[in-house]
Amino acid sequence: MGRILPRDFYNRETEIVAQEMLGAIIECTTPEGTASAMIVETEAYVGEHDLACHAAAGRTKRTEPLYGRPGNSYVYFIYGVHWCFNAVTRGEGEPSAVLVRAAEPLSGQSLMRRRRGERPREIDLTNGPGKLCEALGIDGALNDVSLQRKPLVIREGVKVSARDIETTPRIGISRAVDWPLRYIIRGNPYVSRFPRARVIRARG
DNA sequence: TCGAAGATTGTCT
DNA sequence: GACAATCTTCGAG
Repeated sequence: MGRILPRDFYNRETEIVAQEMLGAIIECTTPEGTASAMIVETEAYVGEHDLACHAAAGRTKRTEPLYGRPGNSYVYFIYGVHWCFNAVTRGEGEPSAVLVRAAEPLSGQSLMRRRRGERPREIDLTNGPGKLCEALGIDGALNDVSLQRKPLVIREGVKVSARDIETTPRIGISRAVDWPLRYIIRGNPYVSRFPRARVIRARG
């Protein structure tokens, strides 16, 4: 088991944290059991000047965790349907976070599959922010909690070298769409969408 | 295989 | 009252 990433890890530039979170292991424990997955896709949201960041709306009840301690969670509800999980980075006047968009299941796959409704193949369990939260059992109860202790921790995992990190524009937003703040592990099949909207053709 | 649209609720104007 | 850092289903080609 890798060591739990300390608060200092998160108290740095958000872009750096987002890249170094690739290969790390997110692990969530509930009464049903524990599920874990390796992070393969992240996005950086970098403060009030980033119009796609929730903090662009200013400090409100909802965005309060972004202004809090680096190394805490920020979990929000979207489209009346889904939860999305973020790790807060350098708070204190620079309300920023890293959105975890996709991961590769490592343990607890049967639990994930049960939560996701039996339907999905393994690759569809966690390849999107909403799916990831549903599979791991993350919801609003885990908003603004420490990522240094159970039930929700992020551990050191695989080291990903810089040339294996691909950078692309962020996804699913309508403002600051061109900012290259999305990071994925090159070639990993568990990412949510492939770069430049180019989808791998099945027939070859 | 791909594009379009609906679901559904918390939050802010 | 509008809209959102998404996912799934449906229908056309």
